[in-house]
Amino acid sequence: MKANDLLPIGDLARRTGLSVSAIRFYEEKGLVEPHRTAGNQRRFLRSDIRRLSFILIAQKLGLSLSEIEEALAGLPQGRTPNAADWKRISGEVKKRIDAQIAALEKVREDLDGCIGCGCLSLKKCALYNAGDKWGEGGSGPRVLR
Amino acid sequence: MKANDLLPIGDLARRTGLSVSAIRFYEEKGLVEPHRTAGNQRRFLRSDIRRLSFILIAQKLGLSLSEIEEALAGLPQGRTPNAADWKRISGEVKKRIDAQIAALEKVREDLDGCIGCGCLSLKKCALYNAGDKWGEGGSGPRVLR
DNA sequence: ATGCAACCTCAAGCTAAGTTGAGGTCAAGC
DNA sequence: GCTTGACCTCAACTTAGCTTGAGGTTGCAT
Repeated sequence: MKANDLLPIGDLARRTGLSVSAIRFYEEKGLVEPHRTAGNQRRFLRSDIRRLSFILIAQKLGLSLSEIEEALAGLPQGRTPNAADWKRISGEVKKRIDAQIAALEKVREDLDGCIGCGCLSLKKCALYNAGDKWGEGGSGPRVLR
Repeated sequence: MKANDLLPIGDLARRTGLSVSAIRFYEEKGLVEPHRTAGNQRRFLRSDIRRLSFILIAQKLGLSLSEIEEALAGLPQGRTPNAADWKRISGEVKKRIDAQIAALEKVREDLDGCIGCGCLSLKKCALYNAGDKWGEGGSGPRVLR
């Protein structure tokens, strides 16, 4: 192994498929903390490739960056998230997915009922009322997440 | 029935649970087209209560406002969406829901595999690659929808 | 005929997850 | 030792779906 295993941001971008600007953005959000050269350029550890991959995957599973940050908080910078970490974090993720699927299945059911009745009677419609339960926590009516 | 069945925006807001500002916003987006009084105040038809309820429900099912506008395009202003309309539109919606559930189920499956392996090996991980298929169509990595 | 709640417009702000651009610096090869 | 591509910062812009605020007008009840 070479002594100087530090990667400039462009290399990291190429390795992860992320854009350079996205990586800088993640740094700003505290998701990675690269070293700097004397000339102020970022130098990343090899393990950051994994760290960023992890972020990508978690994101695809529907976690927001701040949730990912939280999940990652236990991992020291410079350590690759290992199987145990992954297990811990993915357990959380699995719960969310299950909940999402359950919610969608309920909608589908209600929708079947509504197709029959075509009621759209607000306050009575099962769909509408079901919606209210998950439509919380944001500004105004929101999309299923 | 009273001759003048026109509702001011506040009444409509109360009836639908929407905020006044949201209704104005929807008008701006072309989703409702109220009449105006001589003094420039909005006056809505009773049928707009249903129209807005419809928007709310469609939104909860994951349609964007522009998609809803499209769906609503066939309905003349002033006519309540009836059972046939609802059937037509909800058919579309059902397809989306099925697709969403299928996608989530696939993720859950992959996740189960990954919990075992803990690999996180980018480019090889089923999860990562599965993600790529739906991560399209936006800027940067995106959330499951 | 007057008081005041409800209405009006327009502009700016919010969140998420970045991108884009301007203007400037660094580092590596020739 | 100079050129060139990769890097730097900072600010502004993007989309969606609204909210908030300022400053002004309307319309209904008394």
